[in-house]
Amino acid sequence: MLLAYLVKRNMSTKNKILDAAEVLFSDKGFNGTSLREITSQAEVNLAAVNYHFGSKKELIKAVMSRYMNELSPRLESALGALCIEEANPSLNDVFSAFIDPLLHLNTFKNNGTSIFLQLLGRGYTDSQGFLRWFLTTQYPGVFTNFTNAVHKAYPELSAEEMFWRLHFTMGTIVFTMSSSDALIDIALNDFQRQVDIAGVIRQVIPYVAAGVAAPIIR
Amino acid sequence: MLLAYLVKRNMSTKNKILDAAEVLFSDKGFNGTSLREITSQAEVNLAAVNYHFGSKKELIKAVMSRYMNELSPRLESALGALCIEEANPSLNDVFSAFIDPLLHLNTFKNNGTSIFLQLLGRGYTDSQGFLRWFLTTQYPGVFTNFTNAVHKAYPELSAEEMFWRLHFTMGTIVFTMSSSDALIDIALNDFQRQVDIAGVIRQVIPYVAAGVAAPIIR
DNA sequence: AGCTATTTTAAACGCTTGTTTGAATTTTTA
DNA sequence: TAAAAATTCAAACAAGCGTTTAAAATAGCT
Repeated sequence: MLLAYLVKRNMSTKNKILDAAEVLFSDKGFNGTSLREITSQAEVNLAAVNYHFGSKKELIKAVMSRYMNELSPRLESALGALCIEEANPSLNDVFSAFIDPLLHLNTFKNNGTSIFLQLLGRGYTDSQGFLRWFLTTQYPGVFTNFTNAVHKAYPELSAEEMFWRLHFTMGTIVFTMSSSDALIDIALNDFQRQVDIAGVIRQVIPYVAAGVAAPIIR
Repeated sequence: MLLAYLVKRNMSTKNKILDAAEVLFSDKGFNGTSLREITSQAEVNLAAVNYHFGSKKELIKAVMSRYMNELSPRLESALGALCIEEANPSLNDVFSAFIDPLLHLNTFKNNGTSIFLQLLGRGYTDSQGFLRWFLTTQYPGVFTNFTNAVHKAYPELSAEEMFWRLHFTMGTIVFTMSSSDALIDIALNDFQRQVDIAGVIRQVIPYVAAGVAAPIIR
């Protein structure tokens, strides 16, 4: 009873902070965004961040958790379903399993897909990898389901080679998304092509699928 | 005469700063490294950076230029030679043309290849893309030679698709290298495999070549 | 040697950062 | 409605930042 009220009461200010923070973080990085920018954008008092979240680091975790809690069950079940339904899933199938869960973030929040993927990119380069630790320890199910699916699609790939190629893939996605705004601009100016984040995802999937599927050279 | 002396005299302190800066920058990013860290690591006075380089931003440019001036002529000639010698270069050939110029940075400086690629990665995510602008405007020859070589290897690829795939490739490389230390650690612990930066490069080339060579879906 | 130009140095500048404080205010409980 | 709890607020904190200054030290030139 008390707890429910607590949560309800805090929601407004807390969410105003989270909403402002995620946009600024995705745009300028975690180190590059100050609490003063966040709180003035959110139209709340500066001290509210430390009151509600304890510290800037905890705020970062909270921003990521809000997305991961929405994404990870959908992603786990999509990858799990793929392994059950398809006897021989292709790598394109595996990577395509990411599309719906990722795009669902757009209904959960405006521009949610783009913001989340950009945050992911920031987290890998900013703040010396503490976010990578946070994600892999807090959401291990996503990673095991994913590697299982890839193994089923390409059994010849050794664990070591898979390790490398999945990290290359992570890099492709994360980097692409962290600079996706710039890329979308260029595509519009140089090729008169209007692309959104879903378009970028559709472009990148054949690329990473082919990369992971590359023949093994010994 | 005077100028020669000027250059000689300044070399020691200037290079001490550059040497310390590039390591710290590659490790903790440009925003994440303070001038005080750099100057105390270099064992020079704090004011020396502003005296010799003018500002932190100019120091970043100088750090990158030192590598680009070493790399870009070798890279341009390697890619140029490939287009002349080979009638039908493969994408593997094109990307392999990067290996020697990149590894040459190791003879030019200890760990030079790794440091440079990590700096490149930092430059793309830190500092809101000013380094991307700097590189593409200051060293345009590298980019045109590269796209020419890719076009020769895969003529069916439209300019727009090439644009996307080359940016994916840039992302793969840059991200991989900016987290290469962590990856090399994991490879050692999980697979008892000793990998160096050359090993990572050899791993990533089949991946990006296959990615760029992926069939076009319409 | 003496004069000039260059470099080094310690100290301070103004500014921004994340965080803390304690009082004022609002909301919840009884 | 009155007491209690939770939240907001303005103000200040100490620490770190890039940069500037002006004097001290060093080096180059005639």
